[in-house]
Amino acid sequence: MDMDTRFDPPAIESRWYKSWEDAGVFTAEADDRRTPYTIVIPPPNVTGALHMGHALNNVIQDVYIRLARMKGLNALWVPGTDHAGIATQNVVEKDLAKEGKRKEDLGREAFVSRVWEWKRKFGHRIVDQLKSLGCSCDWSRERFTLDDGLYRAVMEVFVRLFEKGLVYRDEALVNWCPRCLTTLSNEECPAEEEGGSFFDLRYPVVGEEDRHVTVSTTRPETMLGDTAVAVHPDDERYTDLIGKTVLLPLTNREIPVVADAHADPEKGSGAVKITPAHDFDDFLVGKRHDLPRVCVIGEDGKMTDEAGEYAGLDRLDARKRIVADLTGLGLLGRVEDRRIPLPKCYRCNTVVEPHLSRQWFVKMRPLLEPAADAVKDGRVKFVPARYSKLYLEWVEKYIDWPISRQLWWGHRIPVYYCDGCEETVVAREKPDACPACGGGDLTQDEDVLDTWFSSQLWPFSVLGWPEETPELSYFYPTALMVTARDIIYFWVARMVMAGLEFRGEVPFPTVYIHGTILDDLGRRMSKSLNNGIDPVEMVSKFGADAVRFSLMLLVSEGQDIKLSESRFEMGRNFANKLWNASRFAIMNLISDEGVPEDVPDVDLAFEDRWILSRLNQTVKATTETLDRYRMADAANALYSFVWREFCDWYLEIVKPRLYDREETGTAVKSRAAARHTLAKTLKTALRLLHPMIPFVTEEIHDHVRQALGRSGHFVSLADWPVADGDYINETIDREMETMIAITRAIRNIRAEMNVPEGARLEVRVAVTDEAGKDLVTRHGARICNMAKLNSIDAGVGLAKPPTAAVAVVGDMTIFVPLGDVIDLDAERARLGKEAEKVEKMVRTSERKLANRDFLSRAPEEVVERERLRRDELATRHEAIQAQLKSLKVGDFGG
RNA sequence: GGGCGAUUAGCUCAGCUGGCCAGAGCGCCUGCCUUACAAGCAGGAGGCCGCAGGUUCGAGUCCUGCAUCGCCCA
Repeated sequence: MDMDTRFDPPAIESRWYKSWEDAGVFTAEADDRRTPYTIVIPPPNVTGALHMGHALNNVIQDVYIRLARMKGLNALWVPGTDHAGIATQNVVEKDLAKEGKRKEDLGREAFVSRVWEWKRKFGHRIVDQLKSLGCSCDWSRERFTLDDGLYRAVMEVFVRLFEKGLVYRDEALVNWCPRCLTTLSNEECPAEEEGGSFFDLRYPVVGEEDRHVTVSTTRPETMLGDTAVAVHPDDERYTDLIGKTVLLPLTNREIPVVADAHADPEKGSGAVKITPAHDFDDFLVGKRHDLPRVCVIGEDGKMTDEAGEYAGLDRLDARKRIVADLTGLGLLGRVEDRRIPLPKCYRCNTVVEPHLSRQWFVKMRPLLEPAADAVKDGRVKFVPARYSKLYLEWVEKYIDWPISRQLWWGHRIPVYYCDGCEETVVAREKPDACPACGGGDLTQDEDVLDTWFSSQLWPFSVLGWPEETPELSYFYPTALMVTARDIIYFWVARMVMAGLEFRGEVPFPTVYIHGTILDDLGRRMSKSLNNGIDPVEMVSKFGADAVRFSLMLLVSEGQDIKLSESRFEMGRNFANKLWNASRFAIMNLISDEGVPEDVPDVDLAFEDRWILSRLNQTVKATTETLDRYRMADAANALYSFVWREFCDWYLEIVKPRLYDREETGTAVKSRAAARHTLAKTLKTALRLLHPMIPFVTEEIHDHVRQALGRSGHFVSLADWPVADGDYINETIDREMETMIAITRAIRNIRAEMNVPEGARLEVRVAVTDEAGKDLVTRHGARICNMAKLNSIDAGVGLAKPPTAAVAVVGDMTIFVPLGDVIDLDAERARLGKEAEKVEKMVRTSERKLANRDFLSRAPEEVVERERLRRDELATRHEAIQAQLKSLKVGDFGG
């Protein structure tokens, strides 16, 4: 036995991870005789570094995959990473910038191979970090969204959707990041509120001296691109203006006043400027009225030639100039400070511009309708359930998805334009010649696809689709998707959609949404605040098990988690406690007498039966709570079983039996039963804990195995325990509770009355019947051991010995003789406080029972329970009162 | 503006279909280096369950309103 008094995680973690991998514990093969259980990892970005959100996300997955493995299911966890178009391209562009180069200097092909090179060198960091957490992924099946197989899947999907008419190209407004120079979907540019201004601009009405129309905007620079002013058709203030024109200031353009319901008479002046090329609503108004689209802000965020004298200015500089110039002309009205929601690029935080361009779109309605149904009819369930509402809220908007991205890193759109005849060819592979004119000059579309276009296929593309591989038919659909709520739109909805469209089956029946990890002040962890807690650092400081178990103690039903470093002490302390309890157990299991696999029930001592009863209840509770995705409940049940029951009571009670050296038949049997129970409880607890804390349980399991001189498997491959109802015994549980209560009462007196540590007391208990006497007698030795007594005697109506402190437990009155050391005032205060507390409870209970309505309307069992409670409390109260009285009369000295 | 969530011990949080004395971890106080563990052991203090109504025999739990904080959507 070589176990340190402190559990030292680094010493064992990498060793066990390697053993598991070498033994193929994590790999799974299609096998029709077994039931599959599949999880696909939400692929982290290749450029990413593990943060706490990842840690939580992946630990949850690992708990479920390890649980499934132990339950005997064919468990497969497919790992992998996402090529993360913009993010990865940005990283490599930054590298290039250090060499003073731009990607254009290299050209597309060289740049892309440079990104691949970067990926080969650094793209595995996050994967290695997952290993340090103990994640049991099947690394032989690791995938990357840009690898060959997945590339084929993406091409296949694009072509199929195109052929179905669900992919189309159109000139439209898209969100445009002027820094990344690419299109973004709505989801990729969430709005952040910022301080800004709301400007009133006055446009002179043509042909009417001194008449102006006032319009309002937060982006005055867009006025240069206005092509109309709209008023509501029913707005009488402006009826006469409809059809007339206003002069657009700072330009020489006259623009019409049009009637459109988009103008809200309630808001501002009721008239709105219309800028079809720079505003989503205005784009639609422009379409209705066939207005020209004047583009005044370019791709780079600078004003275009259309902006006249403002051309070349950055959009924000132009704004300042325009405001100043309008002021000079007396055409600027009120300026109001206001909070303005600004959409920002989720990759670089630059303010995104609506930008007019030709883009590829996916027509979403036909695809999303089945995806909505799947959630409505319960084929896909969210945990917590409320998230299905959030999902449907987005899905049922049916907004078409702009999928082209103006990047070089990604799946290049499989569309080819014939230079000869302008034919557009959509094909899985580049055609040799134009099918229309036979010409050989085909140019592929420059753009790549949104990264999410490939991630939506992840649950089946990683299994080999579009090939009908054995893996695909066996492991799909997956069993569980674990993710964060901000990814519900981006990804979950699209996976459901793609799964239904291309596999005819939902990709998973359950989506577990966990909360967000926040700092101790409740703020999101971010680089700019520098308030992040690095999971890798925590693992090296506290151990992977500590990090995992702490997280499991903290995850409650989708609530956000406020985290600070000190939280990991919970897990560390628990792992250490388990370690030391096991150390103790193992020391005592090593014996020439051996540890019997089984012992006759009659040989089991009371405490053996009790811990086995509690053990089996814990098996049940752990299994049930995990099955309901209540990890914190499971972690708590295990924590209190191991620490509060097994360590605090069982181990302490069983010590004398283990230490006993007697050779009589009973002593030998008793030791055997103790060792048996100890080993069985420990081994079962290790299994229950293994999915949450794999390393320390594997290490201890190994020591146990050696101590027992048995060969065997990993605990990772052990069977998940099944509760044996025969061991669950509520009578024993209750009796143990009484025994504990008596012990605690005595300990309490010892502490409160300052009884010296070494003093061995002789306790007497007045009981009301033979059953009580019997109970105290049977547990006498245990109580003496646990409360450090010389003896404990019980008798019906036993009189109080002189100079004794008193405690009342149920209907028993416990006398702890203290001799001269007794402090009468302290004893009076102690009992008085107790009496007061009990009296209050008696009164509450009596008030209830005095209520006729309660008696007639509450269920009989509730009333009965209340009566019992009242009687118990009353007895206790009387007993305490009696003792208190005797103290006051002063007959204490006896 | 709409939706969702939160508000329980000094802190962080459990408390599920209303009914045993409202719990845990940390922190705090007292005493212990007791041969598994001081990352520990034993004992203890600490709660108008955000506020106001309502339903009910009975509300931390259900309903309504309000307040504060957070997230999402527009």
